[in-house]
Amino acid sequence: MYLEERRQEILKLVTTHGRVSVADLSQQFDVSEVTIRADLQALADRRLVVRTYGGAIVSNHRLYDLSLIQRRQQNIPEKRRIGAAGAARVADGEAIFLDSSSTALVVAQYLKQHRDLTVVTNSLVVAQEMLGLPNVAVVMPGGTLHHDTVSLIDAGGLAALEKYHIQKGFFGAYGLSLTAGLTDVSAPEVEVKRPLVGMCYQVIAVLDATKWGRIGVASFAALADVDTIITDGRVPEAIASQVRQLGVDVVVV
Amino acid sequence: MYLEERRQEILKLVTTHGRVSVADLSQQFDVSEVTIRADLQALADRRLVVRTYGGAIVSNHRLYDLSLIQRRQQNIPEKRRIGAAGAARVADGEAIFLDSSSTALVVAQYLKQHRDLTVVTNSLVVAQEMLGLPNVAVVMPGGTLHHDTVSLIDAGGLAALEKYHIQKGFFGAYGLSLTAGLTDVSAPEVEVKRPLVGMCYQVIAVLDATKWGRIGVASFAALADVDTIITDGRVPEAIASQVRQLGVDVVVV
DNA sequence: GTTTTACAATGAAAGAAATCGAAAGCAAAC
DNA sequence: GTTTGCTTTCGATTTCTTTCATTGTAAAAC
Repeated sequence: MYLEERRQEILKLVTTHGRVSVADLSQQFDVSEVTIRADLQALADRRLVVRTYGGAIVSNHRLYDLSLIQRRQQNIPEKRRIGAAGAARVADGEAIFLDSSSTALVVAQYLKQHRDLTVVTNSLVVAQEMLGLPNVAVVMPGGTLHHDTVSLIDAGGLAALEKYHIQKGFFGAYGLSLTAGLTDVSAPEVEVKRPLVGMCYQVIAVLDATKWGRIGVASFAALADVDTIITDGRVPEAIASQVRQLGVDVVVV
Repeated sequence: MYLEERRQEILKLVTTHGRVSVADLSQQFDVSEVTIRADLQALADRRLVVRTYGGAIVSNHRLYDLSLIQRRQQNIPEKRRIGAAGAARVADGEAIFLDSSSTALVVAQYLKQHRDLTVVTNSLVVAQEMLGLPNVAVVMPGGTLHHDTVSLIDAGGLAALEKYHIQKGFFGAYGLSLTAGLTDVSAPEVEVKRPLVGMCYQVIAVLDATKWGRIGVASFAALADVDTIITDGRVPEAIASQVRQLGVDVVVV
């Protein structure tokens, strides 16, 4: 019996039986426990099973993934202040856009008190965050799921959003610079953001101070397109005033 | 029982029962209270429960996907068999559609070993389930988020799916009857499913035996449109053969 | 409002089982 | 004959769990 065959068999046992033990498998396949452990490790690396101490169980559980996605965005205090300030600028009844950045997600988390909102987003995490709220309509463009950002890209469906009057759009970014404007590291993500910048009456960039001066791989908005930048106090006043001279409202929280 | 299993069980108890006590859990799982405290601490660290003096209560953080998790637990053995049988009919490289039913979600869970799939779905839960899999492309139509089913409806974005050749579509339903065909209880959900039935080369209905003979508020497919029905053994043979005479392949697992 | 009192939580230590790392064995392929 | 990939052996280490003594806590009794 070849290694791959054995691993397929083990996988089948785990999914049918729900759980397996290293000792049992070792006996059953007549190999050492060390070998079984390597097999389970390999299967666990591919997320096909969940390794436990002494065996493995089926990897049905979304609990881990879910908490991971949310934990990925460390709610550092700066981000929370930026998010709160962003949400404070949203009025009841408005339609807004939130992108798939972690900062926009924080804005979403501060929208719980609002009423009759329409939230346009390409982020599955934002959409899920709005799930509990009864008076919030969530609109998503169609597209292909981008695994890294858990968002829809490549969207032919953007045209369907034309009918909405989106008052404010909240955009995170990888970097902000005088010459390149707002930039991101994911090219397809930019393809979604760029047209949306044009569709929002007000473009609000939400980014912490570490993003200033950085340039990503592709631009999705020039600073002239940006109405407001919400950022935290660690941004150098010199650069901030330069940006202000371009007509951008720089809000420091 | 492994540590991870015990913690998953505890989490399930907390979410279903609302509250748990260290003493009860200690008895129930036959481990010391110190161990239970460590479990609750671990779950609380992940924000999955809220620790209290003497026990733990549900975390409102996770309230929204509770309904889904619970719906998924019903009919588990039957649904698992149906899901496995459905997934077995999918070949590597195919494009398939999965709707927002809990049975289609089970199909999704059994697709982990497939390669190079394209999964079209309007269900956020299905999309999220496919997140970990590197060689699966997930395509979603645009639309408005329906809170009950956690899916996108009202989709003007369906036209964008025309370019895909969807080999097989897996549809759950509220009911199946000779006269009304496949029916659902949510009218807007039906608006999405009906055109998709036309877009799939093969229509596969996945429903457990309790659905037979029931009629929902709106039809999305006549039995003539259905190629295959995967169901479980509790369906009366008399009705099954009637359906078979309409040219539908009724698979009992 | 203070004091009991019963229970809960914590820390340290210890034992059993499982895991890991490194070196070595063993077979098939070149 | 050497290389390559898989497997095993064998200490050393880690993980999980329990026990027990100590500290902390909530609420009833005064």
